[in-house]
Amino acid sequence: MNHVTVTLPDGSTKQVESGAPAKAVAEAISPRLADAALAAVVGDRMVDLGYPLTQDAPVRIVTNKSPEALELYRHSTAHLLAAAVTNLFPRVQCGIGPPIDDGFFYDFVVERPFVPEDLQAIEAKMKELASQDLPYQRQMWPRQEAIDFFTKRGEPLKVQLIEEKAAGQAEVSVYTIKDKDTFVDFCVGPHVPSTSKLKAFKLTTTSNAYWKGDAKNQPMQRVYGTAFFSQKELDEHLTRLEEAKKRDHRKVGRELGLFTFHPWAPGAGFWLGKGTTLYNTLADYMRGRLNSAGYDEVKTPIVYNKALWELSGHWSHYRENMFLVQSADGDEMGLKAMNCPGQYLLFASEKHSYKEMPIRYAEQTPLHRNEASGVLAGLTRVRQFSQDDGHCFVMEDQIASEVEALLRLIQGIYADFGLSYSAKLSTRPEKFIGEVATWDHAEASLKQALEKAGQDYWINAGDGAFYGPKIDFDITDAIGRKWQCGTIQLDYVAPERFQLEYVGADNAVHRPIVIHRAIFGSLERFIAILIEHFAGAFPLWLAPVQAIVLPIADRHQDYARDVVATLEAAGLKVELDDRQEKVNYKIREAQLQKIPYMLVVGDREAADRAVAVRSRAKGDLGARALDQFLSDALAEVRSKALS
RNA sequence: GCCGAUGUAGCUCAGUUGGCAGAGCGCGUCCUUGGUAAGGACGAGGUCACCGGUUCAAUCCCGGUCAUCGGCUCCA
Repeated sequence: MNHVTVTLPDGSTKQVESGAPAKAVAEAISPRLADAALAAVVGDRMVDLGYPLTQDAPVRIVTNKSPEALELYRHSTAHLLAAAVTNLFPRVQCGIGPPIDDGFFYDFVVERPFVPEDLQAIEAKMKELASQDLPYQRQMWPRQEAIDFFTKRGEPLKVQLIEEKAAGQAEVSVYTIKDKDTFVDFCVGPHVPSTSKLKAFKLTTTSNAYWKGDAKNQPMQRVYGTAFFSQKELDEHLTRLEEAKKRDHRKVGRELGLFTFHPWAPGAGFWLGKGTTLYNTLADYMRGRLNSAGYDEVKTPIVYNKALWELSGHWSHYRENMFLVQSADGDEMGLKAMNCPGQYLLFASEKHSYKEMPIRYAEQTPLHRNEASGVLAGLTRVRQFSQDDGHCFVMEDQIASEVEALLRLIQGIYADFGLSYSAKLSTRPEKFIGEVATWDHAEASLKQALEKAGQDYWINAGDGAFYGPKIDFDITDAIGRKWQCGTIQLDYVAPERFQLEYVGADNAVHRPIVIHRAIFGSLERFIAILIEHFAGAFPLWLAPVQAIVLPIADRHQDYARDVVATLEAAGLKVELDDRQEKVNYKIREAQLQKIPYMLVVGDREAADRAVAVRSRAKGDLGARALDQFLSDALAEVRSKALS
């Protein structure tokens, strides 16, 4: 009998019969492992437990503790979904069904769209199939046989997939789940050994999608679901979704009176007083930060002749996303979707010396992008917004130090909001402009800057812009969602197009390099993120109303106004609730408005020039002298304390 | 833009199998002057998103438009 030797992750070896399934390795280790096994990794390839071992190799058993297990598990759940749908709707055609970040989906061609009751029925059928302990059987079929099979079954999409994905292969891999019907899917796998391994899943939503994600192709019904190893984890996930719903900035923004929308200005926010205060707080904070970092705030026009957009390249590549208007003379004009071209014109309006470099422009003027109506979403995807935009014009040997300074600035700014984040470096793509040597130097400069700034990062190879490499920042909010906000992009192309120049020490003319950079990204979107991150309970330094004064009875109104005036004079944002309501009532409202401090004033406080402080987070803190409260609050604002 | 769902008072939502439009909160007036999460009474507030069709009659049925929401990137 032939044997093969497998090497386990701890370095030990086991002998199994040649051709024995991968599962035999798990069995040889322990019955418990054999029971927990979902798949195996042989060499560097993940395979089914039934995969025959025919040569010596490193082998690792995949259980639900393994990093790749959840994807595998969800992929198998997607197959279970397809099996259930095929069972309930025999005339359905199946598309593809991959795992995704939060679960999985499967696309189908159906006679009518799915309704919520269908989802319930499908989920019930999935549970039934799961309880039947049906094996996922992998078979290799001759390619033509598979094509014939799917043709006969009325699944032209599967046939198309086989023809594309398995071009030139003699055999293709199919998986079957044998129920009363047999569900057969063309799939490379691997899969869990049996439907009984799938313990906790839920179908979440249904939507339209297109075959291969292209609107020109056949429309399909997509069913989304999610799956976890245990009911507990699934429940936690569903709770997180609930939490996200509660924090939705559109809901909170309305409740807190920050902004609203109107059908006549789709994709553009109307900012109420408090929202404008919040907006200005952020805008001014960024102004201060950038000013200290050596930026000049500038303002460039919003409407430009199309000549500019032709020069910048937007006319040919971006026109459908621009709002176009006509001047009184009939000239075609376009509203800017980005600040860059205007700033280049500004830069080129003066002669520059190397002694001025780097030159840094910051700008917050409004931008307009004519986004398709279907993609608009609250403040996160709008047609009118402002960026904390900026461009640094640098000399080649200034890239590393400029980027390093920028990285430190970004670190400090995100820290002020208590946001954690990750950085990714995107390098030269396949389609690029310029010299490889220039790219190599640019990428090396970025890496050097990242390392000197002590910034952890990961490399996203080949994902840079065609005009230069970039660093992007994904922030993680309080409930674990990631949002891309900041960016640092090197640009070698724009200075060329706009013939930007500076005079060097050698008295010759040189081209600067442009660094596009933003930290919040869009102010509107960043505010939406902050609302959801803090669930509307902003730290004192950001809160649009920092304190509210609550007089107990009418005779305390004069003193209450005095308190408001004193605090406002010192720069705090204070409101007065002088309605004829009881304190309990006023407190409830202020609490729901998430106002950080409620200052109750009655006879005792008026007599002592004091305020009874109630903290939004900590409740009644007792009375303290007005001056004391004021200096404490100012210190809290200055320190940008987060709670 | 495409697919689906939704659109009733400022907000959250009932409702009408086609026959005068409802609640709670909020808002206004009055009473109450109250000490850490909702005091009471009365009242105002609606072109049932918009345009058209069917009908004796449309908020309801049909068609169109607009907006909002969920998707439209994840590759066997």
